[in-house]
Amino acid sequence: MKIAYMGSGTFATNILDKLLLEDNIQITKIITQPAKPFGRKKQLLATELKQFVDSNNLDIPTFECSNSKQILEILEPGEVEFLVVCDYGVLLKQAVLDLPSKYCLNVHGSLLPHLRGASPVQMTIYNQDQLAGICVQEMVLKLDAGPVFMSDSYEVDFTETTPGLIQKLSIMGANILIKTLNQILDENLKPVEQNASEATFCSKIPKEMGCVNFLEHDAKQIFAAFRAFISWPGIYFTHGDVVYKILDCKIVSDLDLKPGEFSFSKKQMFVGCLNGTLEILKIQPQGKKEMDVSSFVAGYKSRFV
RNA sequence: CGCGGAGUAGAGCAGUGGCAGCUCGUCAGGCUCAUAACCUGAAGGUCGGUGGUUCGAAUCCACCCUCCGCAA
Repeated sequence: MKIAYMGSGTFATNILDKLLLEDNIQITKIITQPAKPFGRKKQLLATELKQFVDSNNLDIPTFECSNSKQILEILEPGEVEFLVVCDYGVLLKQAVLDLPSKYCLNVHGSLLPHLRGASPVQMTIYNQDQLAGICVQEMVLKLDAGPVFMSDSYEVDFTETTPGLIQKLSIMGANILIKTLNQILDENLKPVEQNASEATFCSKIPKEMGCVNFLEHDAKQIFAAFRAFISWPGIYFTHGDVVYKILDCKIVSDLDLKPGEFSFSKKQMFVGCLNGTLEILKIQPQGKKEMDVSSFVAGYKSRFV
């Protein structure tokens, strides 16, 4: 079968990697987002999917498109049976959804209709959900509202991080995607409509969501935010007009502190939260390099007592 | 010309013109059943670089190098 593949990030890259191993699947074209300026020097950085294509010397035409119009110039109607979209980040117009002769499919990192939107995996962890999941849905104009062909779920524990969960879900997603594709062709598999009344939503994660306040949040919530936002945006707090990123932390149970109270030993740093206590293990003050907490205690302790 | 912080002992930080400091680490010794605890002592510096101002510069000026936060 002929497939055109659209995507950008880790999720899309992992799934593509698995699709390439299937003998009966022929990926004829890859579409990804244009390289965007990144970092302090605004260097252009290609998407992870594009880097994957280049570093593996894949012999598949790869295009960079930022909108539906550009996609329509690349793909002819009926040219492929499926258009598979993972982690692309742009709403597609109906004309694009109509391009494949069979279906336009999307692999989404939650159990739809829960967590429709841009950040399902992060929010699964942030919300401390017990069950993570993955769906293959038919794409419709309304975001992540299409009928579902197949899904799979995974029980998360309270130490799971976003990169770890993406890794697991993308492998599961690739498996059900391949099953879905084959069953549509062999058995004319039909999708099941979502129950729209149960839908929940998640948006792109703004930087401010990583701001933690020890007076207002539980240690569990902060630890969940840390695990959810570990690659972006990260979590941070302010103290005395200085921003501190928390780069590693854990919950401790044998120490009771008032909310917002800091406690230090020679090599350890603890902070009381609304409920519970957090130990900070790695930290980065604004304008400084990241440092382990024993270095931090040596130089910064005096600002916290 | 996007905005901003920073470079001082192995690490992290003070130090705004007059003898180079603090905490931690390291080493030696002591205390202790014992210790990441405590006590005593020691080693360890071209204050990022170059030039300038000055009787005198870590400190003021100019340029350069490097690291980082924000923004995108």
